[in-house]
Amino acid sequence: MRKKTPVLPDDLEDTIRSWLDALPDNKKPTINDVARFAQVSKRTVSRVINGSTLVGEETRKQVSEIVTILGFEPDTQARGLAFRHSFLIGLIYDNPNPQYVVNILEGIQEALVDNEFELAVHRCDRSDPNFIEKARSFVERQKLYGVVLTPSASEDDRLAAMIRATGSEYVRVASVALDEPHRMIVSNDRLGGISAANYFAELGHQRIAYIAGPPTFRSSQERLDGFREGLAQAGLEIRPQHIFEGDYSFESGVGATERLLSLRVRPTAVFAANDEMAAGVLQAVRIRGLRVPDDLSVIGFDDFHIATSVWPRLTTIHSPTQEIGRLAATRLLSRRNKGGDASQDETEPWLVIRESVGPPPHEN
Amino acid sequence: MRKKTPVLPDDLEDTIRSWLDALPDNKKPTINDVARFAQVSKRTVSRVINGSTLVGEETRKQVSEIVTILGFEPDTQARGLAFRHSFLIGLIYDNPNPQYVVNILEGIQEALVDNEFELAVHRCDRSDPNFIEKARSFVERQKLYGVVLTPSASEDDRLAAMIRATGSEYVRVASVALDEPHRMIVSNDRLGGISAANYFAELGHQRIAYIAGPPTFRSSQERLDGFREGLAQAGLEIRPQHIFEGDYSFESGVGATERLLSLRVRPTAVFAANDEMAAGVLQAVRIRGLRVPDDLSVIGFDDFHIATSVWPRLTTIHSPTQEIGRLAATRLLSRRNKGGDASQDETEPWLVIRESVGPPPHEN
DNA sequence: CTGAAAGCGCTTACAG
DNA sequence: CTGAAAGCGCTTACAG
Repeated sequence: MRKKTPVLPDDLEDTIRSWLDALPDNKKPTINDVARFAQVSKRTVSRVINGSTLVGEETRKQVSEIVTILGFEPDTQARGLAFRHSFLIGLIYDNPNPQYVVNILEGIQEALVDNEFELAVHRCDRSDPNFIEKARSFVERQKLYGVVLTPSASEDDRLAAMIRATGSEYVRVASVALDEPHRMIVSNDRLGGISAANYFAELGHQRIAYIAGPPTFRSSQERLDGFREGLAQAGLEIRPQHIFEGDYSFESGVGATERLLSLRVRPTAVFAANDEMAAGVLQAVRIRGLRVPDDLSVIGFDDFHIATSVWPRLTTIHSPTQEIGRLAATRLLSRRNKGGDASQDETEPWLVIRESVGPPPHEN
Repeated sequence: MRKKTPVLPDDLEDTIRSWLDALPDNKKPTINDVARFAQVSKRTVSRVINGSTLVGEETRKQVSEIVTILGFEPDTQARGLAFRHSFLIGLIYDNPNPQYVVNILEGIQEALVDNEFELAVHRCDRSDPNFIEKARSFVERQKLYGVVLTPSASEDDRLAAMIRATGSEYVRVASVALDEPHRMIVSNDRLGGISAANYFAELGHQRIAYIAGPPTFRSSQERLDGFREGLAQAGLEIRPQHIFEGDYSFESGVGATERLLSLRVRPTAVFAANDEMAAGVLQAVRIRGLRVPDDLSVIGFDDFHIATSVWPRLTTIHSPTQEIGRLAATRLLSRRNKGGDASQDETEPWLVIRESVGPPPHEN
């Protein structure tokens, strides 16, 4: 057992503490104070702050102890100025679904715990002719270390190009690879479409409809493609007149379903590209005096809160949104240490069975 | 008509442009470049950037023109270092409702358009023993210019005290005044409770129930107090056994309603402290084989998206959440120019009549 | 109305 | 393994 030698003489600690007490409220200890008390140069203090390996073990201990006593926290602004970037991760979003946004927000914050980074947010509007300029101003003025882009903003190549030009890192969240692998978190929505198709097919459905999201969201197309692929595996296909246009809103789900129910030969099952629209399906069916799943089976996508607060509860495809946010931020930050590895993160959605799907009704 | 004298000689502009072209991609013009081309000191350039009045009209024009040609944008980090605060407004939140959070987010961003500020967010958890420390780290490391607090975090006096100690500005959003007037945006939820009571009373309801939110949210108490006050105006009162505990979640609305419906003498109307729980009421009533509003009338609170995506659509109290966010950020920023005026911003919720309320059923 | 100089609190080639 | 000095890009008492 080695004897632990006290790193600091007691009276030094006392000196520091009384110096601290005398410090005005609006002042905080700086790197210079640490250097002075530790009797090293600020260069060395900087080294231990930044975890440089080129510091003697004894020196590091000494400095660390002073840092602790002083409660020293390096000034983020000053570091940012010297490093030429801030300690901020940005989120640029335009998804109108609050739960999506909040899930992403929380996933990112999860990844930011215990490091010096914080999260700044910027909502953009792709229909605004100046949205790129506004986003650029967000990224550039705050000198963001990195930014995560979510759909549909993430699908805009000009946006991505603009960020690259600023020199900030970025990661795009999307349902398909749109960029270099290390810049992508892809949510394999196609797989979700396949699962939905398989489930309908297993139960014996033949006439099956799809309610699409807005064409500006790539996810809607991916979900449809997967759905078709799954149906094909069972020798089924979806007829053109059974594809309805929606825009991911509840109301558009209602509207599409009204058209669907007016068909002479009605589909027995419908896959809605998100839960909001699936909830709209439920409502439209009820208004028509019909029932889910007896008259029409429905599968949604997302598995957000709404899926369990409607009746019957939605069978749906669960997508791990918060996890996606966490992965995106983690990847951004990981580029600090290792140089960007080439792998691409991918998440897979899965089927959650609840009460909105049953076997097709008997033909009369 | 005065002849407009060109402020800059043509060849100067050419010189600047070719200098710009020669600038490496990772470099941007600084205040020094502006000063050099404008042939003034950087002190003067700083003055025009910050809108000081102590600058000659001609000088200002000259400098502004150079700024435009160069596309000069002052470095936020550097200004922050000199000003001792960043150009960031922080949001500290813990409200679990995504729509609430997103509405506040967007209200704040509305207020931040066309100024140099951006929004940073921090979710906190009051049940975490270190939540104050974590929030302090957020505020202090980023040297936030100001922070807005939303319920229930806003109701925590220790949190507010901590922020005051850091020297950052803050504004609290709450349903009642908890701090100096200039630090409050109060949403007068009590008024909403009164409106709900009046509406029930008008239609002739007598046995009326309340489903409360969590006791940690002051709003739940305010809504109940207002509700009681409104009932009293009509000579009515709410019986103790007709007050049900909820926690603002859909599930708790279901649970409370199950208890409510099991009563031998059932209330004919219920005021749920938010829309989520009101949607839960709807579901529980339906499961029981009863109907809204025929068997039970229900009023919610918030008027979030869910209010119109359930059936029947909810009669509810609309609270202008986004506006509240905008007011909070505007107030924070307004303290830059004028010294804090003493007034207190207050918003008033209002009744939105839809289909979930009817006259009480006839007694048998 | 305008400016030279110091300061905000860090990091970094370079030298040793 | 360690340091003196310059630099990041701004603002600000003070003087004139």
